[in-house]
Formats: sequence, C-alpha cells, structure tokens
Amino acid sequence: MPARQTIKIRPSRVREAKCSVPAREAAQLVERVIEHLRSQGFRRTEALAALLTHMALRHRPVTPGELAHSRPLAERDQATIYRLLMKLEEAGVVRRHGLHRRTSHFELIIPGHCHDYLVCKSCGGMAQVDVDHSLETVERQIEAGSGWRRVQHELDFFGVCPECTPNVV
Amino acid sequence: MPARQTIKIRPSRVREAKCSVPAREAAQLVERVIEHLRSQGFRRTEALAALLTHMALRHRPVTPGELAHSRPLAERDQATIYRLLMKLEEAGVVRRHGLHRRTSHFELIIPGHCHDYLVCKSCGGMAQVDVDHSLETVERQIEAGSGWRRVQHELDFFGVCPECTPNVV
DNA sequence: ATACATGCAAACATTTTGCTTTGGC
DNA sequence: GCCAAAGCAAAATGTTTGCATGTAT
Repeated sequence: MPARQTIKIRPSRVREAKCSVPAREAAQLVERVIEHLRSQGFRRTEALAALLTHMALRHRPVTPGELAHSRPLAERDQATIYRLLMKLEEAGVVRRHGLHRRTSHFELIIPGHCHDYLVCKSCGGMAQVDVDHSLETVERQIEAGSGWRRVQHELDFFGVCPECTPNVV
Repeated sequence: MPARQTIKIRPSRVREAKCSVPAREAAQLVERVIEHLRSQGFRRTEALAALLTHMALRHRPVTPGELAHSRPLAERDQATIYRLLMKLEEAGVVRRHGLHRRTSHFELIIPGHCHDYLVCKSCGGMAQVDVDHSLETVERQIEAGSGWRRVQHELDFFGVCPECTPNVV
C-alpha cells in the first residue's frame, strides 16, 4: 500500500497528502455539522459525534468496518454505524463511494475539498487526485436536459501503484 | 426503474438507447473476443461463450446475479460466473463498475463506446451518459507524474430519476 | 493424457432487519 | 414521558474457496 499522496494534475505532480486533520479543526467541523443536522431533526448522540469525529479527523473515504473498529467508536454496534451512515448520506453530509471490491467507502463532505481518487487495483491503496475538470457543470447540464434531480458525480481512477508495479505483469 | 436512455451532453438531450445489440453483430463480437482470449490461453468453453454472448447482446453493465439467472447461462453455477468475470477483467475484456446496491456490475468492453453512467439513487436504474470529457488525457498525465501504471477512469453520475422524483423528498 | 474449467457445497464477509432498551429532548 | 436512536441478535445477500469431476486441448 503506497504512502498517502495527492496527485495534482495540470501541472502534473505528486505530493504527500496530510492524512489527518488537526484535532481542533476537526472538532469545529463536527460541531458545525451536528448543528446543521439538528436543524434537520437529528439528535446529538454519542454515536453520531464519535462517528463524525472519526471521519473529520481522517478526511478520506472509510469503510463501515474500519469505523466499527476505530477508537472513538470503540465497539459500537455495526448496525448503528450502518444506519447512521445511511442517514448522513441522505442528509447530504456524507458521500458514498463505490470504489472498491466488497465494501462501500464513506467520506465526510467538506465543501471545497477534492473528491476524486486513484485506487490501486493490486493492493487497494488510495491516492487523492486533484483534477481540473468541470463535472459540476456537466451535472447541471444533465439535470437541465433529462428530468433527473440531485445529480452528483463520482470520478475514480484505477491503476497499479508504484509499489505494486513489480508484482504485476 | 426508468426506461433505458442515453443522455447526451453538449448539447444536452435525452434519448432512448438501444438496450440490445443485433444477434448477428453480437455473435461476431463474441467470436472475435474468444479468439483474442484463446491467444491468451483461454479455452473455448460453453460457459465462456454463453457469458460473453449475454454481455454482448445487452451491452450494458450487468450483475453476476443477473447473469446467473439469464437464459444463455441457464442455471450455471455462480462460482463459475464469478471466476469467469474475474479472469475476463484481468484479461482486459470486461470492465468492473463499482458497487451499486450491494453488487458489482460488469460490462463488456467495446472500443469506441461510451462508458459513463447515470445511476438513480432511489431505484438503481441506469442511463447512459455521453459526456464530452478528456479524462483519457488526464490518465496519461497521472501516469507521467506519479509512477502509477495502467491508469483508467470510472465516471459515474448519481441522482434521482424522473420516475422516482415524486417518491423522494 | 494433461491441465484447465466447471459443479457442488460450504465458508466467509458485508449489509440489513426485527425487536428491545436507552437516552435526548 | 415520548419518540428517535442505539444495542443486540439473527437473517439475508453477495462473494469466495476447496475439492471432486468433467472436458478442451
């Protein structure tokens, strides 16, 4: 699994990405999100706060299984985690990725952050990709022409990471 | 589930898509693919031909479950279908789509055909989208700058289809 | 004849569901 | 106190594996 990195396109370059967010920053974000959710009828529960905190601290796609075994969620019930993720996705606070093989990945939505990924087909490692595209425009065009609503995109790149290259034909 | 359609962007418009390929055309395609696979060491088995035929006839992403219950594959074993799909993906003949509603989707690769989809979050229905993007260029740029190899993209749009709009908030 | 592909059955992992109990408001 | 949310346990679903059998080469 490669070191976490962000690949920035135009101009092309690769760099390490911070894989964690400062605790204070994360706490503020969680607070803001919970306030938003409360206005939608959510209750401020321990499970909700723990889940959001985990997702805010490491801002990247995580699996329900990873969440179930992580510290702030301790050994919280998996059903709770699944139900929370569902509700959060519906509330537009969390984004679901279909990236990988057997399990979905979920990511806290932070406006203005990059949301495209590069996934290694061999080891499953992920890198972030900053691509200068205009798919938001396309989303609006799709909505305008088709009767579809709430159109969002998921753009993923797949390939073989540098570390796996020697192991793959 | 909405009627099968293709949404063409720039200019935006929606149209019915042919959801099946003429039998003769499909047969020729299957023949070509099998020949290609044989050069890679594959054997010409009934299961392989049946699977490819099904995927060629309806050129769109299908699930292993759908394949297992379809006519030409009759009640062929699911393990066989999974193993075949794996091998075909590795051989570059089939493309795997991310998880939509718990299961992966697989699509026969036909050069020059559109490969982007619009998926309804409510009913799971899929429409094809013709988007005029240049992600192939981005793929090459990623490879150039990062040490990653064999980079491909998957672009999916999600939204609520016209038929489901009344049922969704 | 040999090696690869298939069928069968069981294991495995992930996700969902029904129902009871807890805790936020 | 009321009702949404969490906990618990079990089921449903999708995927993978081991091994015996069949079949393309």
